[in-house]
Amino acid sequence: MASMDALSESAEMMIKNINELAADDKRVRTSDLAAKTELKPATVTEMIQRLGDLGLVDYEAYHGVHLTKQGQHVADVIEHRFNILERFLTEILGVETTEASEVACRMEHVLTRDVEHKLTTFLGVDPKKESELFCHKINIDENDSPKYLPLSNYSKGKKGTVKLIFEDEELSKILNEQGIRPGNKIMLKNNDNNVYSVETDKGNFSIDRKTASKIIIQN
Amino acid sequence: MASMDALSESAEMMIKNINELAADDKRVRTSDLAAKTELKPATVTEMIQRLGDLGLVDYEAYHGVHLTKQGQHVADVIEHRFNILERFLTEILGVETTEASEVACRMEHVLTRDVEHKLTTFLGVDPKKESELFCHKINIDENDSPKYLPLSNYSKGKKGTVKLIFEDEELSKILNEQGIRPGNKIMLKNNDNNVYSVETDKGNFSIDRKTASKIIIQN
DNA sequence: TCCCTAATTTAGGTTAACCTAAAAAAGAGG
DNA sequence: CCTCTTTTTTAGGTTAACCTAAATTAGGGA
Repeated sequence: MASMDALSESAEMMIKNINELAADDKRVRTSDLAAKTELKPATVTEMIQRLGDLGLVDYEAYHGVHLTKQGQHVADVIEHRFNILERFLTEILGVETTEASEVACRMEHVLTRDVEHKLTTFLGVDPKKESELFCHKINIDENDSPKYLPLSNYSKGKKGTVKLIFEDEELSKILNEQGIRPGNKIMLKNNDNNVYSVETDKGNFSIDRKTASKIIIQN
Repeated sequence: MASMDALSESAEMMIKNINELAADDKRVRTSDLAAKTELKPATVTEMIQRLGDLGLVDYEAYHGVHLTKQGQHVADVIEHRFNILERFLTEILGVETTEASEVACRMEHVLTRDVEHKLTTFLGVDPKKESELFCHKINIDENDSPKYLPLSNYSKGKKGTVKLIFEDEELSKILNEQGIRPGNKIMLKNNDNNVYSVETDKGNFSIDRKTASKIIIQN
């Protein structure tokens, strides 16, 4: 049983690609993997044979591969790491999607479980994935929680101090005038459907989720 | 002249270690590098010879290495990337120092210039390094600097996205119901006599000037 | 200066990750 | 059911990054 962190970047990428090509339990063909990974078929064969030896895929010569339970687990972890990294890069740092995707694809292989969890807590629930039905409460484990969170990931009623604002100068100035500036205290009064209502010493106002994600609050 | 991004992780690590061992322009010895990197001396020799071929170090057999101008530049970039990653992991995510250091050491090799810059901006000036408290100069995103204007200053026919609303709760609720909420698109159809007619996805509305001045629109 | 030891390099081996070219198996059409 | 084409595998090569063991060089002490 190959432990997650023992796998090379290449091996992890191969598993990721197998997972992405797997449609309704069908075995994934060597040529499709070769096309997707931009490797030669011979190289793919060699790699999936190694993955087979590690018990991560079920490989049968001339009949493709499919992920084992273990391999599927690795694929799921990688996918989650990719998603949160990509979200961090685009939503928080404002990196364009193409570059964010490329960088996330390199970084996903070096995250530890702990960093993965903390980054997930930092980002909160993906608004695209969040269903209307469960009004999801962000569970913040005291021990595991980062000291800083974007306003977009704050819970209703929580108070904190603005740590920094990562935005362009103009918006920064506007926020500044309204009491959202590093060092000031603010409170998230409500967050409804991607609209965040905050109270500062200057009054109340609402902002959108994207902006809220760039205002980092210290507990 | 090896371009930064063409270097392998191993090569970058070797340069980093040479830099860290370099004291007052003295040449760094193979055995010291072997000890620091936990590689065998023969391996170090092989690597620094390759780095020499790339023009990143000045290598002389039996007399150690020192970084060239180019090599020093690579070392500086890596060091900076490591520092900001480590700061992000510890200060923002709350990862313990040992793990943060290890993860940063793996991630430093996959950052792009753009992500490096954006992360640097995000973190602001290191409070330990710069005594000026919380007076972050926020770096502006050169190319896509959006324009924000209160709705009251918008020109007829112009479309934009609601960025934030300064408000009391009551007003917010009313505007919300009419589709004037952060994140939504609106268009100013007309403004006559201090009455602003806007179109949203919920229909058309008129609002007074005072209210319009509290709605900030982004182009 | 000459020798001895410690440092360094060379020589040669391994593995993973790539490649090309050739061989073999699968599968579709007649 | 037998070709013929396409897919896949095998065989064999390369490079970087590691290794060990052997050869070489540097530099200090008698």
